[in-house]
Amino acid sequence: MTTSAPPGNRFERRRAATRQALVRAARQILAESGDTSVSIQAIAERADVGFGSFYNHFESKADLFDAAVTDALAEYGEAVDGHLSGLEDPAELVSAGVRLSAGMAESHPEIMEILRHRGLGQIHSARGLAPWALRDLERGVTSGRFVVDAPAVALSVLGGSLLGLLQLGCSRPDIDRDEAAQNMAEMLLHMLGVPRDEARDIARRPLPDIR
Amino acid sequence: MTTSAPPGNRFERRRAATRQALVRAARQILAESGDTSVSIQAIAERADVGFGSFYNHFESKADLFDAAVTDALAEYGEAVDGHLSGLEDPAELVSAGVRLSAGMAESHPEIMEILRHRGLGQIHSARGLAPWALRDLERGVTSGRFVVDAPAVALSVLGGSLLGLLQLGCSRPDIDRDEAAQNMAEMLLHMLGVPRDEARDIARRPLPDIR
DNA sequence: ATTATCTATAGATCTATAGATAATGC
DNA sequence: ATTATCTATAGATCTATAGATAATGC
Repeated sequence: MTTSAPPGNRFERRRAATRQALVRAARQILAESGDTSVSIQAIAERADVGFGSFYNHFESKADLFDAAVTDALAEYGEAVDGHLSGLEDPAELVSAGVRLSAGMAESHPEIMEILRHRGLGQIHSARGLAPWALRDLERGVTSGRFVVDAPAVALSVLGGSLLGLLQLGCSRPDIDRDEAAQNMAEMLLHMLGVPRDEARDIARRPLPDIR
Repeated sequence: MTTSAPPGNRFERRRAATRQALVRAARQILAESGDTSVSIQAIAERADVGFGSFYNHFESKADLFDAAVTDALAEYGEAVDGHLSGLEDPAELVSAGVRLSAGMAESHPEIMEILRHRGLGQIHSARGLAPWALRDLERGVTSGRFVVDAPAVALSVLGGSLLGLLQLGCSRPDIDRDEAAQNMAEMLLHMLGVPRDEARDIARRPLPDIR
């Protein structure tokens, strides 16, 4: 998320730091309550930034919160991407993608709470993971691994299911999230055309280690 | 939604009408923008109700919008329920439930926009359709129609997928919604253990006529 | 007599901006 | 000299309530 030495001169770095402080505050708020009716004043205070500075970077609250969602989504993409980079089989990619994302509810709660609140609108967005997921789905189809008529519909199922799983972990704190994620991965793989036994096997394989 | 002669004396009916006007205004706002930062004053104006009356019925904006979501959800439940009442086979119930809901995006846009914005939090709620859906899933399992390890996880997939489909219709207005819904129903039935050919057949059956 | 609605308003809060201050580039 | 941040504030808006008005029950 933060590279150690951002580019630009000291001016640009200070400016970027102020902007980032605002985005980080917005992310916290999105994750904690999802309530964006908080005042700009309160946001600036939380960011420890002068009130007027807000308008140096954003035109409105909605503008800031959009940037915060984009920021969290990018971080999510990088994290998932880093973990999945070794995998080739589309079935393994889908399974690991679902299970890693579920695991991130614990390791990266802020990001996943933001996705739970705002993720639905990103499922089919050209930013975010949609293009990658679509590409993997289509690769699975051409290789014969998957049987899917409409990749966009399958993407709706995968993305929506993941949000449903995040919500399940939130509504029912008692259930075992890893187990639920394995279950879901198995169901989704079977849906995509992987034989049930193989789907179960893949969904229970050890994950690539978490960074 | 509105029975022609609500109970109670004229006082209670007038009171109920005022409350309903506020709820209807809140529903419109939720459906149009989903932005709940609108002022109470603006809500009262839209409801054509005196500003102070708001506080006779609700303690806060959040309180009103919660009531509006509950109201829309109940109406959704009634509509779906009415259409599915003739069906017995759990597989047909799942398929028709998905396809009818997708169709309601056109016939009942306000309700479905509200669900798109607020539905995720209702997937596992004891209000709403969750109990019914869970019961149908479990009936399908005991009758051997479905193969499902964790009904709550399956419910997450069904509910999340439906929201993903609503979102798809919204992000890609060009695609054929009915066809997408048939596709999704087929995929979900297969996931639940229905053989693919049969799943396709069921997902393409004519729906019970829309009221 | 009772109850709900409506109007008016006080006080609080919020937004957007103007002007002063501080930091950096050249 | 330039640029961003910070402080202060004017004006707008919003919330919650108090008191007046209208409708109904008995």
